Amino acid sequence: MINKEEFRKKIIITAGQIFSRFGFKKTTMEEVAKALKMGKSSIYYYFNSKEEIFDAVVLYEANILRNELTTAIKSVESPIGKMEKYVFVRMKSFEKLSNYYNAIFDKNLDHFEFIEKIREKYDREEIAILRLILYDGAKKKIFKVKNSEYTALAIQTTLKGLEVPLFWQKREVNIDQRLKAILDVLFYGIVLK
Amino acid sequence: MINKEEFRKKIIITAGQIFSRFGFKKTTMEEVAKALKMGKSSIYYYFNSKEEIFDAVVLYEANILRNELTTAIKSVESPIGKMEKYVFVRMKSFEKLSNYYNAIFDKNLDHFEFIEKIREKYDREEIAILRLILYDGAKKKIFKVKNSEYTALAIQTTLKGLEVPLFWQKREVNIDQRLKAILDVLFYGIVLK
DNA sequence: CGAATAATCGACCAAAATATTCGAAATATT
DNA sequence: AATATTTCGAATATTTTGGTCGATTATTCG
Repeated sequence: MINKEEFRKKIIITAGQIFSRFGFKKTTMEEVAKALKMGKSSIYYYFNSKEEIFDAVVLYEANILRNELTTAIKSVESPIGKMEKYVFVRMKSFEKLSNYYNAIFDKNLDHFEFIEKIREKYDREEIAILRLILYDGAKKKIFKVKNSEYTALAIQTTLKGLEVPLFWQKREVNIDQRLKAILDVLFYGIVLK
Repeated sequence: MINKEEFRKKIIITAGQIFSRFGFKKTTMEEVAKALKMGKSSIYYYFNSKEEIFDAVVLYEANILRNELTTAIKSVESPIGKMEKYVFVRMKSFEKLSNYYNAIFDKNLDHFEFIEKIREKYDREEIAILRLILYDGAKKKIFKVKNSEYTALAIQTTLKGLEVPLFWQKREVNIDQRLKAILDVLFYGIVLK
């Protein structure tokens, strides 16, 4: 391998794949090591603990999500399209992210600790993006928004609230469809005329 | 609940869902119990061990597979169609079955012990079905088969051999496509004219 | 070369997780 | 109300697993 930092990244990616499949608790260092074709103890040369790897993975994935989001909203022109894309990509990615924590059956605690971990860093960013979409939409007379800041915050709160019932409840239900329905409601209340 | 046997079935189904997601080792009795909304120790009133549940699940799923297979080949007329359907359904189901064992990263042992467990019971049956398809195809002058018994055995051996590279290796590759390709080769060598 | 440095590893351990047992408490059945 | 069935929490026995450590092997560099 080239250098230490490069190899850390490799660990992050490999561990990320396993985390996303089995969650934090069910993923063992042994597995990660085997997937990397190296001894378990060698990993500790790059990271101090399992949790440290997990944190790095979350950070890494969150950055990817950020990119996906920004390119997603650039890919469409209309404010409605932008908002739709944004919500979809966000929710889809969050679904994946949420998998990292195997709280699916363990409906007691921790969920929020985990969510907050990702969120802390990106809450402000998310509001900024939403605000931009809203502001742009209002300027183009497509949205009716009095105060883009507050509306952005409101939408973000809604999206946050949606995460729990959307991913931590019945997983069989078609999420796409449900999101679409929710978006319809949102627009019906937001779109001009 | 109605009776003991009924409840055993409920346990089998619920446990099966969790096994299929996380494999034998990663599935805990605690999880199964929680999913059943009952105390962990209560499960031992119905089954003597985790492994006993697993065995029951495998048996149960194998029976479902058997049904799927027989109805699948009934749903088409042509021998080629039958054979195609059969191979697809078989491989698809096996993919699911294979998930029960989380040997995906643990590439050392046990795989075959597990596979054999299902197989023992259904090897003969599989050959019988394949033989019927082949025999019928030969009679209709679609297949060229000298000895349906041996050809059936050969195909079965091939399918067995396929399982390992198909599911225990790169999981990203499109299995449908690969199967299709393999079937093409099979037919090209088997179909008359 | 050879010594310093970086990286890997297997054996080991303590702590945590987990399967299983057991007796007692509920609950249903007679 | 006596008996049989079912559930459960706490306790136990066993396994798993995150993490450590010293030794060993590769790599760098003078």
